[in-house]
Amino acid sequence: MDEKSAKKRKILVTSALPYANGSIHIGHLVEYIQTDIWVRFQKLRGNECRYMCADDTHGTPIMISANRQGITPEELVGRMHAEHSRDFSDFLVEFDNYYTTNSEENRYFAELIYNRLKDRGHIDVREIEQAWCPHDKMFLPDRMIRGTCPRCQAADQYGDSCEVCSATYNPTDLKDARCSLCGTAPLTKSSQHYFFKLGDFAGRLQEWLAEGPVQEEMRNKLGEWFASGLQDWDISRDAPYFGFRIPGTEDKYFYVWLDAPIGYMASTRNWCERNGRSFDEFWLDPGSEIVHFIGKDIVYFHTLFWPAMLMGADFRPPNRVYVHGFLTVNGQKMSKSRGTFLSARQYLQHLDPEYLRYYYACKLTARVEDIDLNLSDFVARVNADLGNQFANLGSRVIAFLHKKLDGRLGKLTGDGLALVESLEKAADEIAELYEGREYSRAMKRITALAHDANQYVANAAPWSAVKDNPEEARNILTAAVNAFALLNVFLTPVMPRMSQRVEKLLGRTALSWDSVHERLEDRPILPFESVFTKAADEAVEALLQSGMQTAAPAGPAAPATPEEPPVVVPPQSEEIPFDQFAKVDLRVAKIVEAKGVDGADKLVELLIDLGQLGRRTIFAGIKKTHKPEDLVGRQIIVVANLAPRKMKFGTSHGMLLAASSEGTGVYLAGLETGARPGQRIS
RNA sequence: GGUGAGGUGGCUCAGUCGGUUAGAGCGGGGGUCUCAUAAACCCCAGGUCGCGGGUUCAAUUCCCGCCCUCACCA
Repeated sequence: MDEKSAKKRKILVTSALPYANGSIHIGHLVEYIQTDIWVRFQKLRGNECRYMCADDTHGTPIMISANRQGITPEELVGRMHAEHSRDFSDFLVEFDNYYTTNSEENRYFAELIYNRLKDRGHIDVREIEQAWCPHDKMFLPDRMIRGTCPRCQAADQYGDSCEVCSATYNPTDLKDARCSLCGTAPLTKSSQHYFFKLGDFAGRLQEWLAEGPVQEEMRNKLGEWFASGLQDWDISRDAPYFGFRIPGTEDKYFYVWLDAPIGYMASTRNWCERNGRSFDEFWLDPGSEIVHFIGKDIVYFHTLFWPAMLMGADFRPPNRVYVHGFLTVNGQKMSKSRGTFLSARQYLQHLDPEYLRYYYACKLTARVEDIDLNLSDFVARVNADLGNQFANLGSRVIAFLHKKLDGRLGKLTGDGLALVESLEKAADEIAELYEGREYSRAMKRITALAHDANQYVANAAPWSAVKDNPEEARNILTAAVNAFALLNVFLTPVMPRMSQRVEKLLGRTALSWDSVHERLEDRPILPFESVFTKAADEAVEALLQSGMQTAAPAGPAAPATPEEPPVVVPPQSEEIPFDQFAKVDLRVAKIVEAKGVDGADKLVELLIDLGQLGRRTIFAGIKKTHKPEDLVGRQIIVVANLAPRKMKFGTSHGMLLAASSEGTGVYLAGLETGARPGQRIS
């Protein structure tokens, strides 16, 4: 029946290597779950598919983070490796190998590739000037320099771009730049750097891209880059640096992004050695496929640098680079203050990993689109589809079969046979959807089929038939059980654990996609046991609560979170006598009305109640962080005796108190409950 | 700022290569049934398809402008 699929494909699959400086969070999981589903699907189909990944372990942030914790970088990456491995495995992400870039295999390939590129003249050496911190005795990456934006004068911006006006510039352009570690003003120092001449590969890259390794949407993006010309890539960093020393140098190291993707090869090599397999059959043999799954933030590296490096070093470029979007939670970027910046571990403490696998599957398409995790939709969707439609189908028919008909299946006939045939027929279509990463459509199709099965049971009404024709009832239930079994095969890549439970009930073990051709007739099946427990709203609530707690200042031992650079705060202001402070009349106020000011990005107009002082209007620059409707009813602290200030949109009679600094949110100052509007604060 | 993607009923999303009453799931309302994880099945709910122009016999679907959201800018 499936002549053409008789030939097994050999596929090497990777997900991007997570950086060993932070925990896996639910945003990361989009990629690993997307990839894992695809890999499981390929394996189910009988293809040889190997899923390789590793921790990305090098670079300045790792070095600094280890320093701060008083341990060596090796210790740090060792710990993270253990943590990441556990997180992935608990989410049922099943790598064939989860390795590390801080390995001899990786050093070997990094040097091999570099040497080949160098021998062929693709490496250039030039002097460049860079910021250097005399206190920390090191060159500072752009992100570790802060200062005033040369374009808009915003204070405390990164060395490469301004978050206020989005200008991009060189760190040397920053005004009053300083080291974000120690605050010292950096010097400019020159140093030799090694460059990969990406432009040498422009032609070959274009040819490669013409073969269609990336999604349609990425085409324009790449076209843009080609149009503006491919620039040399700085692949070296000066000591001190945690990474691999560049062969032939004393104090130059490979930039972390050079050896990170090489980690795909290192992981493969390590796996091959442990399993008696040949590395070349995956990385050289044109009969095999190399497929990378990545996020849209690292497209440049994977569609230009990486294939060019491979081409230049006699390896073949990847066959496919599948790009996905980012995760939002409740429609917004994950946020610590909203409690939606959730780690994999936090999630696992409250909810089943398969819920998230299913929900992501419901949202994922082949396109480069952000997907939204809407927590209330999440519970509804998971419970309705998996619990009410699928698991309950098994429960109702198998329980019935045991209660009235000795748990024995009969034959497929009539409408029941037609139902089963329609599911069998859908198998190819669903397989294509998985293959094409259209999981969302696949899930929709599967749910529709589950509905068909339930509808069939309702119409056939075995509970009526059983009264005067038990064999007819048995046949009806047989069709329903077969439908249940088929649906279970379809769901296996997404729900591997649940799927196993179902297979056990059905008395099957070695599941494959071809199981869709197995019909279950004239045989006993085991009594029903629950295969799926519904998600509880309370668990989601508790998860969000735990997210909120993470947002609050953690204990003293907590290391700074890597994604969030330390907040830079201004130094303490000059001392003032008490009477000067006493002049500031701080009051409790209650927000009565709040509306965004049209025409202003940041302003919200507030009508506040100051008790006996009456009501007045103030403007506050908090629109970006606070929805007006969420503000109404809140108690805030305002400076009541501030001179009124005329603004374009009206006059502000006071000012509210809030904490903020560049790059963070805005946090309104509040009071313990019980305070009354108008009360003075001193 | 540049580029790209998106803005469809309460929520999450389909869809329209321009054309009779714009769809699904969840939620909501009503009904049926009783095998089942208070499940299932049936029916209903009427959303200016972001805003303003334009092209056209006809636009939510094409073009232009604007607004908003998100991402990327090595």
